[in-house]
Amino acid sequence: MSLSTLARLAGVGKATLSGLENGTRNPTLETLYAITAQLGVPLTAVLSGPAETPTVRGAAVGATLLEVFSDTDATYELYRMRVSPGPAQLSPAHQAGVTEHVTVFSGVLRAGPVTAPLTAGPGEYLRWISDVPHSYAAVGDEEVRASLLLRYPRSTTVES
Amino acid sequence: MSLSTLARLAGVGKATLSGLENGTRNPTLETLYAITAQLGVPLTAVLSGPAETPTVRGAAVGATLLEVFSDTDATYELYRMRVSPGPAQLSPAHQAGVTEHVTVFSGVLRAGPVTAPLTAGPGEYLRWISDVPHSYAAVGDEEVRASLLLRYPRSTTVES
DNA sequence: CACCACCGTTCCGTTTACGGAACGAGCCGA
DNA sequence: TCGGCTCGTTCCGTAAACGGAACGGTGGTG
Repeated sequence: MSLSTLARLAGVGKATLSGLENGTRNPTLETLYAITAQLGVPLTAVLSGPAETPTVRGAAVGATLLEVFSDTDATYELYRMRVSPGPAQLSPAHQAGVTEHVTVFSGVLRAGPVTAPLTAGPGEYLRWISDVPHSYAAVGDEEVRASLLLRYPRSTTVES
Repeated sequence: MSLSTLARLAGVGKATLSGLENGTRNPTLETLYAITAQLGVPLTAVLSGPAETPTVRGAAVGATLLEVFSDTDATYELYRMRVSPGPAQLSPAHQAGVTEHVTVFSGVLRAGPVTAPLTAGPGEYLRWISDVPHSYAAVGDEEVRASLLLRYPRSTTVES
C-alpha cells in the first residue's frame, strides 16, 4: 500500500497523508476516521498504539505510527514507525504474551525493554516480549524508519 | 463539571466544547487529547465509547458521548449522553460483567438489550447487564439528554 | 539511453476548526 | 425585585488543516 493509493482510496489528499506521517499535521477526527475505515482497523489502533508518544502537543500522539494493517483475526498488527532524534519514547507493558518485531529500514534504533534495550541498524531486526515497559530511541541525528509488528498470542478483541 | 470549567482546565475554547457536544464540530486530534488528558481518561474512551454511532461523517463518532469521568482504578466511567431523534444506535456486547446505568435528564429514552429494551423519562433510571448487544433510541421528537455510567466488575486495564 | 509510471514531498488557494468576546437564560442571595 | 454569578450558545477574526496541482527522484521497460 502506497501513500498515493491510500490517499485515493480513503478520499483524502496526498498532502494530508504525507504531513500526517511526518507529524507536521494535526489531523481531524474525520480525516483519521476516513483513513482507518479504509484500512479496516478501528480508530483506537492508531491512537493508542504500542509506542505511545507522551508529547506535549497532542498532535504527536499516534503521529509516528500510521499505515496499519491487521489480519482478519486481529492476531497481528503491522505499523510503520518513525522515531525522531531526541529523548527515548516510552511505552507501558502490553498484555501478556505480546511479542514485538522491529525491522529497521534507515537510521539506528535502540529499543526494547527499558532494562535491556537492543540496537539495530538498517536491515537489522529486533524482537522482544512486550509485557514489560519498553522504549524506543534514535541513535545519532538521523531519523529512524522501521516497521513494527505486534503479534498477539490469540485473537484478541479490539472492542471497547 | 461544567462546560465552562472544563474548557478553562483543558485550555480549549468554550465554543469548541459546545460545538463538539452538539456534533457541529469536527475536532482535531490535539483538541480531543487536551480534553481527555484533563479528564484523565485515554483517548479511546471517547472514540470507541459504548454507544458507537455508525455515522457516515467520521465527525459524529463519539460526538454523542463526552465529559467523561473515571476513578483511579478505572472501575467505572461516567459519560454524558445525548441521543438525537431517529433510528436507534446500536452497541455491541461489552465484556462480561459490565453493567450500564442510565439516568435520563430530558426527553424519553428507550434503551437496553435489543431483545428487551426499557423506557425511561426525565428523572428515571435504567440499568442492564451490557454483555449483550444493546441499543439507544430517542422516543418522540425531543433530543434525549442522559448520563451513562459503566461499571466494570474489576479494575480492568484500559491499555492498548 | 530515453521514456514512462509511480513514488513521496512541497506549494497554494480554499475551507474550517480554533479561542475570545458578547449574548440571553436560569439560579440563588441580598 | 434586583444584581451578580454561572450556565451553554453564538458571533467573528485568526490560524491551520484540507484537497489539488506541480515538482524532483526513482525504478522498470522498450
